[in-house]
Amino acid sequence: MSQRGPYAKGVAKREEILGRALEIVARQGYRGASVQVIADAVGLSQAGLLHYFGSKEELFTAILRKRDELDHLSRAAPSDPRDARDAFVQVIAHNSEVPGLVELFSRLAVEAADPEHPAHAYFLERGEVLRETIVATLAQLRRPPALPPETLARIVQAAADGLQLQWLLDPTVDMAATMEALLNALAQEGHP
Amino acid sequence: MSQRGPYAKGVAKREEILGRALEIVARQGYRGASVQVIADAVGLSQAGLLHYFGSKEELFTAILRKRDELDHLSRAAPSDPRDARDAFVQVIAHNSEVPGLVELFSRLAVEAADPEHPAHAYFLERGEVLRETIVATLAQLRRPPALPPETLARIVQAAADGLQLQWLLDPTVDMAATMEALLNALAQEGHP
DNA sequence: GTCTATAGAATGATAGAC
DNA sequence: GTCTATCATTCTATAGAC
Repeated sequence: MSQRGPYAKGVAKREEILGRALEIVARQGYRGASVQVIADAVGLSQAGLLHYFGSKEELFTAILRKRDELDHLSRAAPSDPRDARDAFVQVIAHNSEVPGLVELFSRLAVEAADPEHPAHAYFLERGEVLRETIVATLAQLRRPPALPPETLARIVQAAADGLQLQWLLDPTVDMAATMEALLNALAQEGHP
Repeated sequence: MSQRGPYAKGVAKREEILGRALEIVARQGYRGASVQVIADAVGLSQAGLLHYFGSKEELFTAILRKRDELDHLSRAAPSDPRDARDAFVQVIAHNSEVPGLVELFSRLAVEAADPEHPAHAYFLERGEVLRETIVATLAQLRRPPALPPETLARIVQAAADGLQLQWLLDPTVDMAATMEALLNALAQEGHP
């Protein structure tokens, strides 16, 4: 399980730090999440923490990548369309438990508009993978689509991101239920 | 046209400032839009500008309100559903011309999650009005809805906000065309 | 690898003169 | 109402010792 070669220990420690940082951000929120705060939480000095990540922006980008990994978002989606839908909805439902991560994600999504931002590539890649998964899932439904699959995928992604903004503003919004309703409607599309 | 009573001049000047600030933010972007930068652009000192708005957060909230006003978003939507749809799509199309405002909107949407933030009420109200308009428009279609109108309205709003994030990240994304496709699909819902 | 200390900068807000 | 000047924070990044 342990990695070989140079940096093996460094990599392991880095992962350990990320795991803890993830929990902190999830609970305490990104609000004013300075490098100092994260450093305290993981038991390092500010400089000690930056030693592993180089900059604040890279640190928070790494946190988002780690989150995707833990959410199994890097795995292939289930082959059955209903299972894929359920998995997607469950990830969204779980997001309700980690407001700080939703806030971090949404905030970086805006800041990463700058091509120079370390998270720029992350968001581009993540969006592409997500939409490809959605397109593949829709293809398995073999239903006459009212819209091009790529367009539908973009809309589903947009709905997921937009629901997060609504939920951050008003936590009574049920992101998962709303998304499930949308996906069910899409699956029945053209079959009233 | 001119207002009477106390503050009349102050209000007018405030509006004038907002109009210019709006143009600046629209073009130059919100990136690093400090109070100082806006102040320079409108021909005031930093302190002079804050005299009218009290704080940075209130200034930027006022800019968003002014934008809605200029976009006629405070007006009632056209009674014909197709006209309402077209008006909505046109606002979105226009947004492509003002990236800085889209960035400002998206950024404040996250920060306003905090109930103490001056823009919190703005986003709550704006969302409610928008969704009510969508619900009212959908009702005029008199079609059997696959989803509760409130849910659909939430999804349309979410899609609009989410598409902005995608577009900020990748300006080749066509927000207006995607939204139009969604709205057309909704209008045909249950009528393949 | 980790810490202490500090540089260095940016910015929002306020006091007070005019 | 507007400006100048200044305060007061906050935070990232780096240098250098251990």
